[in-house]
Amino acid sequence: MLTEDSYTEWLRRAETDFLPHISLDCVVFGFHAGQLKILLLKIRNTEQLALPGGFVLKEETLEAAAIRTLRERTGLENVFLQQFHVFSDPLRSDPANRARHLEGIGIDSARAAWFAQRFISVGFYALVEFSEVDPHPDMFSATCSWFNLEGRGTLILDHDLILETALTVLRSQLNNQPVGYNLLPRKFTLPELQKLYEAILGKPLDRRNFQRRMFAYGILRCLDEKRTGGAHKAPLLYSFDLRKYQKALKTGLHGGW
Amino acid sequence: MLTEDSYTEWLRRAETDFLPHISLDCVVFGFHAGQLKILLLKIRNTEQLALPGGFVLKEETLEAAAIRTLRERTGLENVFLQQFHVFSDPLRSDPANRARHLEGIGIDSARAAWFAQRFISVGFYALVEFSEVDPHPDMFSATCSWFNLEGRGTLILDHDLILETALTVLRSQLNNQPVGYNLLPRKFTLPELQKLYEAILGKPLDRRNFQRRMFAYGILRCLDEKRTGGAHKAPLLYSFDLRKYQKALKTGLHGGW
DNA sequence: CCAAAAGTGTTGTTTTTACACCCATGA
DNA sequence: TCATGGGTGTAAAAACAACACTTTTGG
Repeated sequence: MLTEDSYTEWLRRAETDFLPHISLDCVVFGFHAGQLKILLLKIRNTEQLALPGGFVLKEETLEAAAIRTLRERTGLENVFLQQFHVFSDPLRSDPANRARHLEGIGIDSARAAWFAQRFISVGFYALVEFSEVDPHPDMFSATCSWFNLEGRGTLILDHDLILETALTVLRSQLNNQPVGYNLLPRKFTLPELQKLYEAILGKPLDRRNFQRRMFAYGILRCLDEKRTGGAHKAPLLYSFDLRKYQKALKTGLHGGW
Repeated sequence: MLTEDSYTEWLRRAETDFLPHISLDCVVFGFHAGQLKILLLKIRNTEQLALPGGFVLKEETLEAAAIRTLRERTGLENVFLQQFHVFSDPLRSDPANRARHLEGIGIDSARAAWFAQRFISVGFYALVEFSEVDPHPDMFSATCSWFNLEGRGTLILDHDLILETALTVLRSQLNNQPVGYNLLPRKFTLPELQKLYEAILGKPLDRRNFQRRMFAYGILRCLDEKRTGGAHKAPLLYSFDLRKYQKALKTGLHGGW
């Protein structure tokens, strides 16, 4: 629960525990109901949206810091994540905005030394399985929840830029990272996998060509099961053959989308 | 010229001018005589090799810091560079090694506070035209010079890792960055361009297929000139049509190598 | 039985690969 | 004139793009 004391305690510890000037922001991608989703925080006492972020302990790698941050935000222990860019514009949070944000969440300038710093932020993207996430807001947020990528509204600071950059990178790495494996549940249907690709690429794909290609990669294992319950023909369930997926990614899945 | 005073002065200013804990390292690629080259520093009073690196001023972007650093090391004003990874292992310079390095260059521990910090280093790769570089060592180095990528010897700290990572990234971005444009002089022959590609990829390419593909991209302008002086048939000179090159890169040059 | 989505093959086109001979130049 | 590297075309194979009908399911 949020109290004056917990702020003060956190701020006191921040200065002793964290490296100054360095932060990280996480673009957490999920996939649900045919839509790409991202996990966003709503800042207390404002309607402003922000990416989940954090700071780096004095003897911790950036990756460990990101994993720690995402464990707090999602409850997940093993998150797939990749750093993708460092955002270092000294004006990425300009002093005027910064003051507004701090006041909005009830931090007066006397206690705000930690947040008054310039931060160079390392952007990470994470791929998580939507249904396994248990969103928890951080100390400065009222809520932590999923938003559709489209129509999500505007984010604070340069977080829109960070998000756009993450999406561009995700697209470009579709053939080099186990994107499907990390965003889908263990069992999934081919149409679901295709919708995931379409959501990431932002364009429709041909069903038959898509399936042929996926089969050609040899990374799918067809299960002896169908997804019933839809009002239509029951699609077959598949899972990834992780061994072969990893192996195929070493050279990169061939072909453009 | 290096003096005790200049060390002391530099170290004093470092603490006031630079952000703590953040550094950058540059992998500067050049191309000459059919070989990929990298620019390395030889540390004073040792035979150890290091990547050119630097620190970030308090109101400067990382990119500006890298450009500033490379201006000092190469004399170039406009360097093509890209950040590619952040190296944040707390043990990337372990305290034992660190002490040795500092002693090697004549810094006693009392003055070494700046270098005794943990640094998180942002890796940049730069593509420069070999013949335009005028290498200048930094304060801690005896020499700054070109080395062949192969047989270069071992670098300090995690600089071998940084270099290998840069090379991997460079390979992966061959179709998305104006690599040829930045590594070759304005006029070049097709066999030179091909050797560049072969050097980056580390494998031979078919001459005819290479040329067909380059022409198909439509990024080359054939000049009305030949390179004479070789003991053989004089090859035609080309230059890049930068407009079309940039345009072609927007979607990425298609096809794998 | 109907609506909606799933499954499946073929064909034409483009891209990629493999490969060999003649030409120009300086020594 | 010879050795060396530069320039050029074709054919076979592979990858890709476009496209339509039948099947299954729940309502």
